[in-house]
Amino acid sequence: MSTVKGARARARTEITAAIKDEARRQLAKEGAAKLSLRAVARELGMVSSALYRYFPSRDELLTALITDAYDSLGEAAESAHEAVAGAEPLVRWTAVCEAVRAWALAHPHEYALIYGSPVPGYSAPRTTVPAAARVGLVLIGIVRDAHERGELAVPPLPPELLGEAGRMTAELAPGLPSEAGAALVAAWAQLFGLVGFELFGHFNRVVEDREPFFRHAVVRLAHGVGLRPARPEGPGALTERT
Amino acid sequence: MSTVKGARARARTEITAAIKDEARRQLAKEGAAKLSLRAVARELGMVSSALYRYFPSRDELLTALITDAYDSLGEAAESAHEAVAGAEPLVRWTAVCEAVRAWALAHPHEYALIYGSPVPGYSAPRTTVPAAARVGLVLIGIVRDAHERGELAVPPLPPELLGEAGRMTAELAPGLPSEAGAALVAAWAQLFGLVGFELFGHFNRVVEDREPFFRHAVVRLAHGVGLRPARPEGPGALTERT
DNA sequence: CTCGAACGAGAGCACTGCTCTCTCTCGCGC
DNA sequence: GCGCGAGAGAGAGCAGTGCTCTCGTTCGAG
Repeated sequence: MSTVKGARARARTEITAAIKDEARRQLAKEGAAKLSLRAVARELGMVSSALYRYFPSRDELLTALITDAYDSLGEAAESAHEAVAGAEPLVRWTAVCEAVRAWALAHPHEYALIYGSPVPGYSAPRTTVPAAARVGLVLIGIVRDAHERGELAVPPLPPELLGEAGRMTAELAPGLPSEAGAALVAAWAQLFGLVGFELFGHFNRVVEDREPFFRHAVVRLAHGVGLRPARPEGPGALTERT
Repeated sequence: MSTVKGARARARTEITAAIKDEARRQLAKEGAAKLSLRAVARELGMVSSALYRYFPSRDELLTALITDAYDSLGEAAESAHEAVAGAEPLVRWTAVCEAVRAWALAHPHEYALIYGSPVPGYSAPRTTVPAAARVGLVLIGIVRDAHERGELAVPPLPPELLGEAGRMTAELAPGLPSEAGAALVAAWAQLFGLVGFELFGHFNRVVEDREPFFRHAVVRLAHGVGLRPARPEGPGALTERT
């Protein structure tokens, strides 16, 4: 139903897309702080006021870019996951995590937009939620699959966390052992801590050889949510007991 | 030598401090994006150009605030550590981590300034390094102490990470087992991942009861660097085998 | 005591987001 | 087939920004 529409509506969506494209280009080049509506309009050969027919404010444009960025990252994670669909859970977990890192390194300013400091007044609107959830859903899917194979061994939780963990699991990952929700959310936040620290320069002069460092950290995160290698594959590589 | 100085120099440092104070006030109220040199000057009863006698640019002012924020956070961590100086390493570890979280929740915009997206062109100047290192040094100290007590059990590393881990340990925490450096850096990044996610709203509608969640996650981080409870103190609270 | 350095004021430049008004044109409903 | 209104773009303008430059004044080190 959205394919057939008047020429006017078609032009509108086309121009909207062109504006977002140019904005994304500026975002990638200079960062969110220097994204200027006037510059976008200038580049598109229109006057700045005309742009307000498409986006009611600069923040609104940024919000659109945020949603797109979440989707782009989510898609990267999902396709990385599909590329190793047959492998054991631990391998898929690291593949997805490395896809997240790779996307972040390739799109630093977009990553900063979604996982850095919140730009506008506060907290992005509800529309971004589904896009933002995609990476998390992939990780949950991996853990669920491991659970169904009977390979999941989630570490125990202290008693004061059991209630909250059960609630989180019921809401995010129903069917999994009740400790899994809390473990997953923690791993999720820690994953982005690792990526963010590398991207924002906190690893400068600290971590040099980042690829193996990240890879190992991510395996440890997997252990934290209960994923274990089905059988050791490398001599010692994935066999730490913790 | 810095105590006795001319009235002019005294006035200069006083005014510099007043500018930073007012800037910090605006930063806390509106965030870094809306920090305006003109508004600071206005509030101080001076004209904007006069402010350039003290800070050559807005970015320079922000850099000063960044250093101060690192110092403030570092001091919070250090004094939290001193407050539990006698306790066993695991307790001290969680105390410091919780101090970091508390500071972040109390100073969200300053936290965003130092651990959110880098604001200016890129990567803060060298002057911020010592201030930025303070939290890390406290954590390293705790681990070192555990090591000297013979209570440290750092999990093994995959072979391809041994070289880099040794280098990191030698540079950051000489004397510790060579795996410790990598484990510490990973825990450090993950700690700030947890704090940042909570602060930037990624836990909204996901984690409700955040205090015990954070506490447990931080205990897990401690396990990751090799800290174990000397003897179980609560019934099961800190006794997960990981 | 003097002269230069430090200081503050003010005007001004180029830029920003955003609003308002004006005109024109396109295409939908009749 | 046509008229008219909604949608689109242009332009001027407002309030604000960072930053520069010039110009008196004033303070204090030599």
